[in-house]
Amino acid sequence: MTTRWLTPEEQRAWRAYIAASRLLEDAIDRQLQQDGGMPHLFYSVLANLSEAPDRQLRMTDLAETLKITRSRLTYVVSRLERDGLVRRETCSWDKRSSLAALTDEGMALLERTAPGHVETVRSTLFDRITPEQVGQLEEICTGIARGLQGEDDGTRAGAEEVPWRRRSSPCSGSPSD
Amino acid sequence: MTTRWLTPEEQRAWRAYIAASRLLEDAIDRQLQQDGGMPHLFYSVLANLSEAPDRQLRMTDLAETLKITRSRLTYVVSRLERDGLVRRETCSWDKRSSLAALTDEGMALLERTAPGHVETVRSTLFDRITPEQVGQLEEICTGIARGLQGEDDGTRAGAEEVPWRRRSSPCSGSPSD
DNA sequence: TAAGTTTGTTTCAAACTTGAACCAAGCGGT
DNA sequence: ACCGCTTGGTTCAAGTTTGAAACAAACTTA
Repeated sequence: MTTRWLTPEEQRAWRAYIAASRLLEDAIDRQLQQDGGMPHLFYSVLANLSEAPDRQLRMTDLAETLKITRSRLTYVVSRLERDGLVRRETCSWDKRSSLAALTDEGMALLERTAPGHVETVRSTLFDRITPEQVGQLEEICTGIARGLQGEDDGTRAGAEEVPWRRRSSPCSGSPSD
Repeated sequence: MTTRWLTPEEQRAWRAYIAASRLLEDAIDRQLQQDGGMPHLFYSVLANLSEAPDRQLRMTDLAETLKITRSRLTYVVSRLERDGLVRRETCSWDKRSSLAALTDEGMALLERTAPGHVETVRSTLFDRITPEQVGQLEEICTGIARGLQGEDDGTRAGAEEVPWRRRSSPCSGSPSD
């Protein structure tokens, strides 16, 4: 088939998206690196752990929700562990798995860092778009994500998982990745 | 001020955005790496050069439009140069600058790679959203980008630049970053 | 015109990411 | 129990990114 090139509108949207995502990640990373001494992804790991039951998650599950490779997560967790923010624990019911658990120190850093991070997300993103656009953004993104995740397996079995009871976020206003 | 945490809607939008952008970049990168042997950013450099007057641009200008650091661009261009896809040229009217110029080989690779890339952008993004959402996405992203670029200087002088005449894209249906 | 400053780019080391290869523990037959 | 397959994680080397420092060519101004 003769390539269906992007229309001018699509082209503009695509380029605007690339630019925005690059600038946004840079801004978030810069702030987090400055005030928390860590890149965005590291913060996300802490944030996700803080909301998990017992503040711990299996490596694979964490990688899955963060949309990153297990290999990448291994690195990040090792790094966080080295700094005492996370602890690895063995999984009792599946000897293959290992759990990443948020330490008190990690939780403390997260709580100390969250306000500045959220403020940045606000000033760079939400202050710039209307409430209506917030909804549009969510719809667009969930649509894209739905189409992309697990496209390798097709049988999207719908998260069944372990029936863990969800706790309320320990960070009154959750740290938001 | 007591942190204004994200509302549930904002939270959902933010997380959906993070997920989507991560998945999208991964998909794009994977395809480009497979079929073109290079990551997305490298492709973008070639694409941008292909549309520039004489298929060449100053490093700084290129970095600016790509929203990346000069240092990062230096690396990318060195890499592309090593593979004969780009050539560095000295700038006649400003001895400090150096120009990155697309070689014929680079242009050929771009033309060979563009269809697959565009197809991927289409199937991962545009096939998943409505025409209306394309417009919404563009508006949202340009808004974010506008707020973010050059926030360091405040005096956004509005691109004055050299009055170069723009050529029409050499790739009939442009390669779209 | 000689400082002193700004602008354009590169360099370098440290940090991060990728993907393929590897190991170990579960699982499903036989 | 044994074999082969899948799943959960890590390792390792090669590739990429970051940020600070170094240079060099303009520009400014006394």
